Amino acid sequence: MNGNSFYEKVYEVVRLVPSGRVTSYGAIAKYLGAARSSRLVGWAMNVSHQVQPPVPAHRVVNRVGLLSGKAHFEDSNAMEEKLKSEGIEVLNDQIQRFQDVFWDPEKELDFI
DNA sequence: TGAATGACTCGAT
DNA sequence: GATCGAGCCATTC
Repeated sequence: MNGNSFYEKVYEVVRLVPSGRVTSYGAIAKYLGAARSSRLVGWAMNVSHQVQPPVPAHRVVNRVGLLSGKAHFEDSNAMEEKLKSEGIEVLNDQIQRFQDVFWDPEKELDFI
């Protein structure tokens, strides 16, 4: 596993997500040129716990704004609490106003 | 070496 | 409009 792998890029993009915003696995994958490898982003997040600096994985959700990865956090409520503390409305593991807080790397970073 | 798994996504019914 | 199934690709056993 080299440091400049696909994973490192994923972490870098996730760290770019501003507070109060969230992005999706697919958006990250697409930004990295692997639109059909959204599952790999999930795997990257799985390993992100032992990566430094820490990756704000709580800002990454699936395409519908559901906290699909909350079970992988130390506490199941940690993800929701962190999002709420950043001003994101979360109800039933579902992000409210998802389109409003959604952060698209390609769009925000003015890529392409 | 082959088969199974996964924090996803898209298209079809 | 909601639900079901198949596809994708790296990692693990």
